[in-house]
Amino acid sequence: MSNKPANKYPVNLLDTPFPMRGDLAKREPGFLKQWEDAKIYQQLRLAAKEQNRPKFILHDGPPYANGDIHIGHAMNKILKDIILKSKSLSGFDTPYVPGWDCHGMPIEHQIEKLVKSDKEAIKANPAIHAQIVAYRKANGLDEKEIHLPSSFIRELCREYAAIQIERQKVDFIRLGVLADWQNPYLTMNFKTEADIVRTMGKIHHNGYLVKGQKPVHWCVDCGSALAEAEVEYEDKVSAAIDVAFQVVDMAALSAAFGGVNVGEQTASAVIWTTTPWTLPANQAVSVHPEFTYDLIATEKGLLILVRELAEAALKRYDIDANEVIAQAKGDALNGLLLQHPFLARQVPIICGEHVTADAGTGLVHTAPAHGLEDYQVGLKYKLAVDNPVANDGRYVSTTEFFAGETVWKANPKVVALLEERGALLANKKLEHSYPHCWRHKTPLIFRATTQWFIGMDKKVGNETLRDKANRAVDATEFFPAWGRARLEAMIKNSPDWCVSRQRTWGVPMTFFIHKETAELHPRSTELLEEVAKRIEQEGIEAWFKLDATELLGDDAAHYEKLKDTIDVWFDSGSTHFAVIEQREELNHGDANRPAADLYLEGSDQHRGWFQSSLKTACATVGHAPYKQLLTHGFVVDGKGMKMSKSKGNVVAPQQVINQMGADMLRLWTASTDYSGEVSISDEILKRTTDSYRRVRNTLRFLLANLSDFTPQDRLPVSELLTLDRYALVELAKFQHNLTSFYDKYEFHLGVQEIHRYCADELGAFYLDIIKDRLYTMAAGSHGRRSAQTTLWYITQALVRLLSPILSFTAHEAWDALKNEGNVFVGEWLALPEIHEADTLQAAFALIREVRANAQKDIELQRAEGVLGSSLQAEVTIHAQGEVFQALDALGDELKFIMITSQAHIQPGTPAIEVAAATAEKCERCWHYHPSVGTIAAHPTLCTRCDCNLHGAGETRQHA
RNA sequence: GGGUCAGUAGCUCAGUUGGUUAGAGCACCGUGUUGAUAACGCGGGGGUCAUAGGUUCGAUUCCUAUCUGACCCA
Repeated sequence: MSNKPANKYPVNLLDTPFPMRGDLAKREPGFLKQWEDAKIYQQLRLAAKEQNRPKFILHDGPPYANGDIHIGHAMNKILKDIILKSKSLSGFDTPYVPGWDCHGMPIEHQIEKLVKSDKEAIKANPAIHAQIVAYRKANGLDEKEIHLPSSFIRELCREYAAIQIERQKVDFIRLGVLADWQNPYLTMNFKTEADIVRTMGKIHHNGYLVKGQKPVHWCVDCGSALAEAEVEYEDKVSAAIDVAFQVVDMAALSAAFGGVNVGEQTASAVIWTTTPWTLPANQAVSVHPEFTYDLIATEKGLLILVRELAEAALKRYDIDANEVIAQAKGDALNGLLLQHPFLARQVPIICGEHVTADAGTGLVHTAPAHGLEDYQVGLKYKLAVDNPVANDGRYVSTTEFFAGETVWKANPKVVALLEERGALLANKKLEHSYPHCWRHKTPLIFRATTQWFIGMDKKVGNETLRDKANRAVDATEFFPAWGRARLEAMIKNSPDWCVSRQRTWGVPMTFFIHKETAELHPRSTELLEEVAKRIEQEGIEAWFKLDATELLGDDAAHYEKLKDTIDVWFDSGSTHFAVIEQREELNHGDANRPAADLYLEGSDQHRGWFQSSLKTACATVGHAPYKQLLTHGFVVDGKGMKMSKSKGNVVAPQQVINQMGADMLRLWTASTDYSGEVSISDEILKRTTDSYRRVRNTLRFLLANLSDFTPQDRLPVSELLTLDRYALVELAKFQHNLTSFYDKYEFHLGVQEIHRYCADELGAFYLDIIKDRLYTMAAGSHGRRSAQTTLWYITQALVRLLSPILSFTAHEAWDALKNEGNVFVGEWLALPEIHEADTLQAAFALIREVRANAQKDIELQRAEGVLGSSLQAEVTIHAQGEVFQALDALGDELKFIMITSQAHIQPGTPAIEVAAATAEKCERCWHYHPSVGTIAAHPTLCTRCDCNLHGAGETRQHA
């Protein structure tokens, strides 16, 4: 280990090819190559099969095939890998098939950008852009033509996704994740596409698929309904207007307000809205049944306002003189008819719990076509879902005043019209949080359209899907426990799932609908399977190019193919069927249990994949697709702030790997409590490196001192020294602790345990003590072999225990140990049983306490300048009772445990005396011993060393 | 605005049903060793347990509010 000249009296100093510094960034790729060449993943599967291991299925949540992986992806995959490697070492068969989510708008949007010649997009994807150029040329199209056939667009999307997947895959593999990288699952695989379609078919067959008119977030630029996940909230300035709806029947008004005399003047209910353009679709005015409403006499007639907000509202209308002439509860106003401010329509006052008194007037403009709550309250009152706005965001031709106008341009015109009609009481600007399209960043509208839903509250048999989902949540185990509450709350409030989209790059809704009635074909289930078979062969294109007559025959005259595609969340949500059920190695083979043992994703997936998977599974097989759900937080910077390009606090996994190696990223992942947000920063990574070095150097010491030792040299446990047997007890405890942390997925506690073991147990205690035997006793002596036997068990166990986290380092150490095979194949080390383990532990607990006290006393002497190294000290320990017995049992070997030259034990009141040694120091073993100088031939040696070098060697029993 | 969660030494984490001076590792300081040496041993300093109230004989631990941050939703 050092380059110093050899000592006159040699000690057993050994070397190891395991260097102090890992140089991981450079060397890890070589290790990866070895794993690949040795086909470790395949080897594991084969071995598991031979051993008939039980399966543990961790189903991969597919990342979206767009963009390079970021630190969150890396952490997610590393956590999965740690779990699977530890489960495998615990005796499970752990196949892991990584996946990618391939359909959907972000990819379609990328292609769209290329079609529209976006310069940055072209720079990033020149090959695909070249195809677009070539296509236009080959088909005689203008070089700026943006209307290209859907089939061609889908082809490009597919190609784009494939490129992205390869990029991400390289980065994932580099992390050291063991997986079936050659056969991942892609939601765009033909077979998978077919099975997604089949999942939809099953849900229809089970009666959960329903057609509805419903307001949905609609992006005018996309020309499509947007899923919740595609909506972003941003601040927007809107016109906030107060509009008077004149009361039609004054007698009814009087009655509602307890018969008050309402006189000759007009009366109006006043609403407040930030979306003037929705007024043409107004069908009602909602009040809260429990609120108190004032009837107020003003210069602008009688006004109805909620009591709490009346004053603020009147101020807004510049009305000073006013008098409250009557009050009534909201439910008294129910049914009162109002005149629409500019259309020939009378609308009722209705009651709804959604009305608040936070802002506005306490009376809510209700347009079922343009708002979810409006729609829901409208269902109750059977209001018309009359939607005047077309796909492109313009009013349809039959709309009075605004036909052909876009809703945004109509806004000021509505206000002007209201003013003209004397219905406008106030017009202010309001900045508020408003939904925007995630792609276009433009404001969305709410708009009723024909969509397909998975109904949450439709009774099928005795139960709704919501009931089933609730039961499934109950049956699931959550890590951490609060995941249950979160998922529960979401299921409870989850509206019907809108699964239809009007997009190009997506799995089609493969149904035939009647041209007149829009009903699904009565043979849908059967027809769908026919379609699925074709998709299996040719992909989703098989549906788009299908001629309905091929399957329907004469019926084709009455039916047409549904043009919608399926919400991309449904794709990944179906993988418990489309992937787990389909792949033999992932299949537990028991339809009555969840398909997977574990799903593990970021906490955002409670709303996403956890939920979509739960719903599709409940709607198809009636239970959850997972037994356990594990969630991790998001990665934030050192200050706990989320990462963003603009803040410049993004840590890229590729950069960490290239600088410090993947094992550092793995150790960082394992070190943090991932149940909350997870921090990363330069300092944190620096600290991670520090703790890595401690572990690495411990391994280096162990390996070096085993380099002249083979398993054949091992002594039977019964012949080991007392201290060594105790060390094996501590090893067993360590292994037990660590494996239980693995089982509970509490890796950060595991890392602490690893550190404690390496630093406290080994570095500061066991290894420090046995250095004397390792270095100074004869190489093949009993005392030294006893220590090495122990080191062998420690190292063999430690390497396996480290491997789920520090995979590369463990692999390297495995090689240095000259072990056969690979560290990941096999199980935790079977440790020899130690008799009297409890007795040993109890005794050494006492011994170590005394030792710690002695060290403090020695330190005091050292500070005084009385002595330097602890071998320069001689201690006398006074003790009684069991402490005395424990120390006394070690006899003369107590000094080795104390690492002092002398250690005497005397009965009496507990005390420790420390003195500087008066004897000479042995040149070889550094102990201070009276015998030094007594051997004529070797005047600088003690008798112990002389005996170890030239005689029969000393005998050790305890330490 | 609503739901879920977090806030203990510079950093990563412990802290058992509320109970004597709140622990560990790393970092830092001092020191020893020079046979784990860009390593290892020994010792030490460092926290009003986010803030403010409350319950209690007693709260880091229970309750409420506030602040900060994360995810989701509106």
